[in-house]
Amino acid sequence: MINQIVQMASTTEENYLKALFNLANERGEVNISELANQLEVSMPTANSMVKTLQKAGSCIYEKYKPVVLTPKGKKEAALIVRKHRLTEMFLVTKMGFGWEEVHEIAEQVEHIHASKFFERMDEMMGYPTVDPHGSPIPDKQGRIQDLQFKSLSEAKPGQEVILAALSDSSTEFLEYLNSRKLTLGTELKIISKEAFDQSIVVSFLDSEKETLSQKVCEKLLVKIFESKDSSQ
Amino acid sequence: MINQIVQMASTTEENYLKALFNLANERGEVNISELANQLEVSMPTANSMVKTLQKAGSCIYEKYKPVVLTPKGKKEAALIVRKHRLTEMFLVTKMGFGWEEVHEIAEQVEHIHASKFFERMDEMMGYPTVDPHGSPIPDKQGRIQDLQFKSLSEAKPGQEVILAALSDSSTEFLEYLNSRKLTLGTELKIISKEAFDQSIVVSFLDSEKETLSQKVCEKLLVKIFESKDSSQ
DNA sequence: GTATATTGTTAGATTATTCTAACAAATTTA
DNA sequence: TAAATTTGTTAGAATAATCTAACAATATAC
Ligand SMILES: [Mn+2]
Ligand SMILES: [Mn+2]
Ligand SMILES: [Mn+2]
Ligand SMILES: [Mn+2]
Repeated sequence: MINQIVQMASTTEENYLKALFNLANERGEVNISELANQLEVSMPTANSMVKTLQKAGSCIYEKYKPVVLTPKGKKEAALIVRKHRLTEMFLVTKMGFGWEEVHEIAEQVEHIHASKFFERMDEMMGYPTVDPHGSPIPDKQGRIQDLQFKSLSEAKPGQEVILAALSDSSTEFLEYLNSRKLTLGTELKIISKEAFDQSIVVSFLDSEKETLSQKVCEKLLVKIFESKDSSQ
Repeated sequence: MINQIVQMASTTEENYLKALFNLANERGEVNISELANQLEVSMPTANSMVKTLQKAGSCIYEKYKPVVLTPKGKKEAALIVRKHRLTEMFLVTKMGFGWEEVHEIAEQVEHIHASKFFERMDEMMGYPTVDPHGSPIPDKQGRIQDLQFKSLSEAKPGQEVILAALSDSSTEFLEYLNSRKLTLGTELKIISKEAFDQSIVVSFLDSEKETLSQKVCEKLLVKIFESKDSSQ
């Protein structure tokens, strides 16, 4: 057969591919229950879709084994993530949305099939490399760079860091950060760390001073750019 | 039953609603074969979807009779058209697309459920009332104004007109207009009209002179803004 | 190491959207 | 008006995406 047309992935399939991609990056192996949980479908539904994706050559799956994306599936997923993150960045930088408002919209816009639309966004923004939450934007070939930030919970008193990304971009967490005026790029100086509960006192924006719980610190990814005292 | 949730129209249903709305505006009555033809589906498919839309309260349908949108269906359709036309205008005025490139993208973007996204577009553009092809943009209540332009084929020699809208926005026609540098807002002076084939010679942009076939003239909607000689 | 809990699978059903085939109604042509 | 054409309907089937119920395999806890 010469004229076999390769069917485009449906919106549903695209969401599964993206979920597999994101879960694999966050947790390593992806099993059916995690996938079902992430997409809020039943396990039989996830099971059945994984078989469909395997038939399409996007993943490998053996009964009772974790699901693994093929290079093809990984690229498909990365290109959807690219559209998602370009959209989020466009909404924030060109349309005035807050970083807590853009995920839901991008969840829909990422399924638009119009490469010129996203190329134009990219061009208008000057080819950004990260989204509004600090996550890297895959390139047109689906390659994604590993930014290797440290969690703020690993920082030591005396160190100065820059808030570079988040490991949680939920609306609730973003709204918490808004209420503290914590934005990406903020310089934080670690004043002290409480041994009992691992909470950290930081100063930032010249005068402000805040106590951040361990829960929060874990979700803040930072670049450690200067160390005045790393003895403790 | 107090807690009956009213299901949102699917993308498919939205496309049917829009087709019914557009066909009704262009041709008056809408029958199943026109609808099927417009959406490139079989007649049984269109027939079945019309029954579905009736169950949802969006249209009225009796066997062998034309399909009629209810006020509810008309509003639903108009709000999708609003999203479509706002998107087209945004793509042209804010993202640098040509008027011949935007329809296909808008056909997808119109199905995004995020009112703030479209409100923001609207605001950024200063609340435009027409799309890049001169078609009116329905307001937030789904009301649409009737602009009542005349076709250029009705204009008489000596008259001066402004190109205000198109009754055909196909890529092919738009590319034809591009090749002639005919854009909305262009002032045209009707030099003469050939009785044999109804073609019209116009002058515009100071020096240019063009012969436009009847076929083209019919698709050009104009505002007649001055009449130096309407005797013929 | 058995019992319990969790995870995964299969089977079978449902809803949405589409098709083709066959037939019926309505309209147009002759 | 009768024949031919077009338009519309019904029936029946297919595919995609989902579910619940029942059972099976794997992992965890005691
Ligand atoms: Mn996101
Ligand atoms: Mn999505
Ligand atoms: Mn359009
Ligand atoms: Mn559409």
